Amino acid sequence: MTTPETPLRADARRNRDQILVAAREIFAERGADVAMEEIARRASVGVGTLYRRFADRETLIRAVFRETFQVVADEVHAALTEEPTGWAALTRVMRQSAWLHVSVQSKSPTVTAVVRADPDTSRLRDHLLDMLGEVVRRAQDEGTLRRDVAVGDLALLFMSVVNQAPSLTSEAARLAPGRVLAIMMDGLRAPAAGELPGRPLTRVDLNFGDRCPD
Amino acid sequence: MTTPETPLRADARRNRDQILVAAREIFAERGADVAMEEIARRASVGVGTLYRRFADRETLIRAVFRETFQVVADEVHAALTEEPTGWAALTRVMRQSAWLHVSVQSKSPTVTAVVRADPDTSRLRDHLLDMLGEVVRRAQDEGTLRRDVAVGDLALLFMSVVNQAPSLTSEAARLAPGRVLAIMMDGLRAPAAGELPGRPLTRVDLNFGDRCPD
Amino acid sequence: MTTPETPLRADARRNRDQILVAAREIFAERGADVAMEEIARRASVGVGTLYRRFADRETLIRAVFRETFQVVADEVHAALTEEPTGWAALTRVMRQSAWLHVSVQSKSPTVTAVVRADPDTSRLRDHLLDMLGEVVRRAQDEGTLRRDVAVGDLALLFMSVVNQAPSLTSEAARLAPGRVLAIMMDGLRAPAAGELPGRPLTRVDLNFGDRCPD
Amino acid sequence: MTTPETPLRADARRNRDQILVAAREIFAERGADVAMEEIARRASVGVGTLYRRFADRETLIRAVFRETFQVVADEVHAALTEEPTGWAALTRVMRQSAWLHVSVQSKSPTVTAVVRADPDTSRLRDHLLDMLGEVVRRAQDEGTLRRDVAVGDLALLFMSVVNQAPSLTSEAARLAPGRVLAIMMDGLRAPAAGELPGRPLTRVDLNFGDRCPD
DNA sequence: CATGAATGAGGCTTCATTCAT
DNA sequence: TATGAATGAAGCCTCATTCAT
Repeated sequence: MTTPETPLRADARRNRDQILVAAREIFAERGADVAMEEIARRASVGVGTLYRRFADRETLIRAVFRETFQVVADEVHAALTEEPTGWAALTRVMRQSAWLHVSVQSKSPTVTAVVRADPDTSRLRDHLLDMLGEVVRRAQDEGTLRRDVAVGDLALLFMSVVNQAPSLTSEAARLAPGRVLAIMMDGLRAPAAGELPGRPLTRVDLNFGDRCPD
Repeated sequence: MTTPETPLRADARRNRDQILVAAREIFAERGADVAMEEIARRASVGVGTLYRRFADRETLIRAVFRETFQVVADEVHAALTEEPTGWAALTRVMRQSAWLHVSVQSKSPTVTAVVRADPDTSRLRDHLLDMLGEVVRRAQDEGTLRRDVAVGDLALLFMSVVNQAPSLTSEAARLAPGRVLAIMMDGLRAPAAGELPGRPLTRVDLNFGDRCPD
Repeated sequence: MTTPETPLRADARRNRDQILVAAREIFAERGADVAMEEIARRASVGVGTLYRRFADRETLIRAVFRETFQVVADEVHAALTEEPTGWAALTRVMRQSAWLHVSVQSKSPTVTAVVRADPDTSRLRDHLLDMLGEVVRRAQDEGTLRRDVAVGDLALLFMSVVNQAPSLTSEAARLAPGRVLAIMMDGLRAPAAGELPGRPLTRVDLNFGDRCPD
Repeated sequence: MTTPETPLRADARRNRDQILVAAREIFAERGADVAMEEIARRASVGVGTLYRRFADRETLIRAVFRETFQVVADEVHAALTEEPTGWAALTRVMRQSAWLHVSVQSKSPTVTAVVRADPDTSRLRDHLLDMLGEVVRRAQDEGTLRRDVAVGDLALLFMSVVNQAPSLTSEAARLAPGRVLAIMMDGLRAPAAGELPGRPLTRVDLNFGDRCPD
């Protein structure tokens, strides 16, 4: 069910890709509750074709999110192996958050439920958190990241950057993520100015459910 | 239009309030596209009652947002007059962001459009930005806030704190905003560790439309 | 149920009358499907009062129609006894049709059903047809009314005059019924120019149901 | 707007036609306020199909009325060119009124407003009145139609014939229009028995609004 | 009694999904 | 296989009727 039975014909393949692109764009712009017909229109196919490729809305959402998580996971992996310092890796990872726009943007119960229920996405998410944990450890070991944060805190910040204000000018929309991110990174740098309230947040606090047994 | 012609009967008043509370809660939890009937159910009234008080979904959204903005504006005003330093005022203001949860949470085009089109809310929002600008000025004058940010940046951060992750455990949900906020405040403190990319973002960048002519 | 148990108090009586007047006006203008609240508003009472006087919409419709039929019946009776010739009586009767405006205007199934099912109105209607038949007989006996028509034909014409065009100017609205009526009367005069197609229509053709057994 | 962009698929075309037929029938029987679902049921389609073809009730009403007016206009045109005398043409025109049943039957404000606002229908109506005026002129010139009537009077009579009594037996329903019409025609014949009250009614009196500028 | 608030069933319209062409 | 038409369930809103003040 996860791996296609037969490789798609060339034109079918193209349709499938167009649909995924269209869906990601629209989900990002207007949330996951758009009419299926609009997605089809943007992908320049009929609804029928959309449904031939993706059994229903859930399946489509799942497909979009898997792709997205995969891209981010790849980038985080690259950051982990290529960057010389933990801090550099962390910065690079956080920058990836923009990619997750789509995933977090749509906080509708639909999306949350669908993504949570999908073992493929869950596995990827767990893997992402593992890698992020590794980055955090390295950065704290090398003394560049304040010690009173944990992987859960970073994940939260990561998700915060994602949420664009609804109505920025296009120039501001381009600048905003970088600035918000830079301010956050300054706030994360060791030595810290003050002590954070509460306690470091771990992956358990994110409450994504148990690790995927798969 | 803001002041009702006749004071509502006691029971009607109570219903109206319950509806607003229910609507705010549900909007915050699940966005502004919930079924009207659910709002009514949560407020323990029939749909008919809901519609007697609020002509349609738009009117209800407007009412919720006006109330919210008013509460925040009052608090910001208090911070401005009561806090001894600009930094203290800024901290207190940012803490208020939790209240705005509802307003930014719902990024649906519906909400954006409705709120933008409402002169009452627009006026309040402009006033809020005026006051926030005053806080920024004071904090920069006293040397506690880094100089490479402007009111637009602060507004963006303010809105970022608002977006809760979808699935935190209840303890984490309680701790998270305080921690994210503290990290951001550390990142905002002068002297800054590094230079921010781009340029300070102003109220113009927020693109809320022209100041309300009123 | 037909005769009120106790004579109404003066103010209650006034309310009841205002409601009937308002209902007749609105039924005439816009049909019998108007919102009950509008009728109440036009009568300057609350809906509650309306419902205290008339158990539901049906009851109100019945009351309006009874009154109307009574007025018409009285006038027809007067015509029958006061006018010197059958032709004069017929002309005077036809002129009354304007009063029935309300009854025929609303051809909604609601109205038809309600009026048909009401024995009081049925009795009045039967009585009306009896009297109209008498007028027809007299006019044909005196040789002023063409002989190839019967009471059913006259009833049909009577009802035709009633239907105002939807959008006349106010002057035209004033003139129209008189003119249409006059043309019809000219067409009814004996000796007739030609023979009418079909056969004279009787009260049976009107299909109002059997005579009310009451 | 009048001509569809693409010719409809065969089955779609059939559905569209069934819907128009069903709508016309039901409008004629019970007015234009029937539940859309009933129209769909009578046309043997789902509501969804109805709405795919006609965006809303207004659009459907417009479509029905355009068709009707077109049929009548064609017939009037035929009468004008084919009939040897003005009187014959007038008789034939008046007989067409049965077709307009639907248009005048529904005197609901909805219908009046919709039809008035539609430029297509307005244009047809103007054209109809032009042709009717021509018939009147010819008949008066040849001395068969009384001279104290004008096009407005004829339009009023035309509309009067249309309104069927609510409950005739089926035989009577078949005979009634012909008889009413014949009586009216006898009343219209020159030389007239008496003088009509008021003054001839013109198209201005019908108050349909200014001529369509198109 | 009069009032106007509350209720919920019912009609309108949209859209996810299925199916004929 | 691609298309777009058809279906009907579900959400919005109105209004007849009931009930608390």
